[in-house]
Amino acid sequence: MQGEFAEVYIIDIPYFADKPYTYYVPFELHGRVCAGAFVAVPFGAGNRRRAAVVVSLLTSCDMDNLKPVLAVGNGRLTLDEELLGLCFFIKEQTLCTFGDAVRTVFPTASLNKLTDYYMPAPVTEETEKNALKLNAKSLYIYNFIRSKGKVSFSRLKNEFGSEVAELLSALVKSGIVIRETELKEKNNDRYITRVSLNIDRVYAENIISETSDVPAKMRLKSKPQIEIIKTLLENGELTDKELYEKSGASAVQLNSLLKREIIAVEKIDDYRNPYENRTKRDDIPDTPLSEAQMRAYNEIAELYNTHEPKAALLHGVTGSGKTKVIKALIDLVTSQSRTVIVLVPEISLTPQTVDIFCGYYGDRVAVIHSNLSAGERFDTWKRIRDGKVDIVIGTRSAVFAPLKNIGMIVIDEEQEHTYKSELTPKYLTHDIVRYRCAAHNAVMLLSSATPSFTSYYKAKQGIYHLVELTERYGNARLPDVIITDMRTEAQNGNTSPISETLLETLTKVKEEGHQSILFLNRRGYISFVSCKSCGKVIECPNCSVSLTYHTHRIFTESELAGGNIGKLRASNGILTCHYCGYREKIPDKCPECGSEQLSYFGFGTQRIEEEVARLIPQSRLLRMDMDTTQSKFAHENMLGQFRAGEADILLGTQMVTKGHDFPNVTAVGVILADSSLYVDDFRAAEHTFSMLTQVIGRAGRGNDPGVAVIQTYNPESETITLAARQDYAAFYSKEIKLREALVFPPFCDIAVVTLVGNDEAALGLASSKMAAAIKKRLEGEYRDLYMIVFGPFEAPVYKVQNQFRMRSVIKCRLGRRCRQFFSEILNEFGSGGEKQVKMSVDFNPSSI
DNA sequence: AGCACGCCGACT
DNA sequence: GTCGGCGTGCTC
Repeated sequence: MQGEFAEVYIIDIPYFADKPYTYYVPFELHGRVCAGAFVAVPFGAGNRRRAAVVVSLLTSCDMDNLKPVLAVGNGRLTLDEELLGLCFFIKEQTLCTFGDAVRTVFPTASLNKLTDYYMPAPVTEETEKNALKLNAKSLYIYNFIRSKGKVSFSRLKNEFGSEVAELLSALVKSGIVIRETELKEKNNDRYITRVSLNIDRVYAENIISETSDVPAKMRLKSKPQIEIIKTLLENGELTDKELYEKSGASAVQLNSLLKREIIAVEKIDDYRNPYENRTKRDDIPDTPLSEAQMRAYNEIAELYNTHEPKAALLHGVTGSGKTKVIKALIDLVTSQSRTVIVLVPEISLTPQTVDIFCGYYGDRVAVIHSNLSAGERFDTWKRIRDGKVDIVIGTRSAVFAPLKNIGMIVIDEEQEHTYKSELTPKYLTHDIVRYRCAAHNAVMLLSSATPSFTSYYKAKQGIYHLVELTERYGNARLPDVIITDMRTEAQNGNTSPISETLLETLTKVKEEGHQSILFLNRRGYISFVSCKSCGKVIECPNCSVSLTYHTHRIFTESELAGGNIGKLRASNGILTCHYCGYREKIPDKCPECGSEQLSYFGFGTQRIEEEVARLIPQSRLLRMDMDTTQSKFAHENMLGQFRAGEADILLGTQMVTKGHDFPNVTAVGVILADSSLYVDDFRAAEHTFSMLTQVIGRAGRGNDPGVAVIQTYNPESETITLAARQDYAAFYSKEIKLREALVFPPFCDIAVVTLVGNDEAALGLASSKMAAAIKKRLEGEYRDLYMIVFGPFEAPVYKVQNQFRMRSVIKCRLGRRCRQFFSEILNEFGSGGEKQVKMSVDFNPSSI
């Protein structure tokens, strides 16, 4: 067949049906349907309208009886060739549907929406007969639709609940209700209307003056209109709102002048920009690069100047001034009219980085992160697409910024787990960066004090150019590190989670007028509550984890001394689940054996807050964890308070360890270094090393020397002693040998296949089927693939929110064929009718 | 995912 | 006899 045909991928389709479908393009849509366009097509036996993306156009097709493309989006929102290619890449890389990839690359607010509407069918004998047969509920719905004439699905859902969908389908089937689907263009566009005079000044003055020689009919009689012109003469250009306010006129008068072409209006896209208050500042010192920084800069600039795809790893100790090198590179790239993306692990944790770049470059920067509202996100996206900025800074989703002519993409703190998406598609940002740099002939720059082993290994192999910055910049030098043995502490009768050494340090720092940071991995007050007589740990009823005790307030010393601490705690706190948020009161007795003796174990940030208040009552403490930072700018506000010296001690979880630069901080304390060392993950040591290195790096960034106190039950652990010396090279060479011997990444890839379901029996059945499917292929068609399959076993946290989880961990070498293997397993499962059980695959998950 | 086709039990 | 249960299979 000849003509115009479109290959499309349907959005919102299960994985196994996610393939290109061909439609013919009706004549009236020729020229408007192009690759990357959003279209509506009839799909399936019921010919329901579905949203789809065109991936290519064909001029001939050997299939007949094709269905037509029904409608096409407005063309302002299409995927360009690069992003279209990127969607295919993401699908192949993460085994998601094409639609999932499109949603990730595109801000969802801009996606065209299909809305179902329901209306009564014309009344005939047939429909009347069918209407008589309706049950009460259906009749009620039918009458509701008749009374409204046309009702959207969401309206009906609000009115009757989600089970309305089934009833509606039945109504449509019997022919008494008609369903219509409309392709809605989301129009979140906001405009600023700028008004200016369309005639010269002299003429305008003549019009409004009563004594001029302008012919009477040209003279204005309307007072408000005269006011408009006067106001414009005084102010030049104004927005419509300003004009209304200053002149007292209204839209009618403005339109009247517009019709007579006395004034002109111009509509400009208005971009909501939550960072607009951070305009360019001149007070940021722009000191020249040090010699070492200059060397690093030159090495990377040389790569950039090849104008070929390149990758570099900038490995610099904490405080070596990596940001300055990056800034200089941004200047280089943007001076050649090319653009830059800077990725950071989490915006709220790195307000300083954002501040620095916004300060230097002002409105040339767009900031993207997950806290933006859909509207803000879309506006920022449009600002970028329209070429209003040449620098984008943001969290991992910013990697999809629709910039043209990208010259460099930076991944700051590249080892952070936030660069691996936990949601579908489960991509690793590095892979996306690699793809985009290849498409743009750009440089991929990874930056870290403690690179991930995967990246450092690649650098050592020569796949990435390794650039090292080995000295701290300026006056900053590494703090003295004291490792405290908590075992001897306990032997000496100190049962407090704060050692003598740490206490002395905190007290001394406070006396000197400096500040401290305390780091602890666990929020809450107490890790778990258990029964003294039967040992039962109180667990979440929905998840297989223990509940954490959170207190509503910190207890005073006299209260604690006053006897029944258990009662005090029970009446002032609550048990919560860190997985699903479940909350319950502390039971008076053990739910298992009825004993009234309950013990409290472990400690969290709240408990430390109480301890500090007891031990150093005169110090002001700021606790920063998930519980105290839920509001939008809470992080920034707390960090600002601390910087302003409104507190002596900043206590918190992960979030206090990130790249903040507090010149007045001279001491840091790690409450328990072991807590992340013995978790069930092959990267436990790597993460602990990285975390300790970062925390230690927080101290002594100003002119005063710093000290770091690390509390541990394993003072001889090499991970801890090497982190204390900030000796990444030694740690890497020790640990990489272990990885090689045990075959762990970077010497293999890890795929985790997870099955989730709420019916335990069905889940068990499904997992043995999965095991069989894997085995069958590895012994047959995929004999050439070398894999080591573990499981399926129950997941470490078997139950989350009443859903059970089984999984298989598979060591493999990811390549095209290996991905094909997993794709087939996924297909077989999706189509195999295991109703209750869902399967997903995650390649190299951030934690296992 | 939806939707149709198709093959078995409990009703007029 | 037929209405309707949901198992199986396809969607350009």
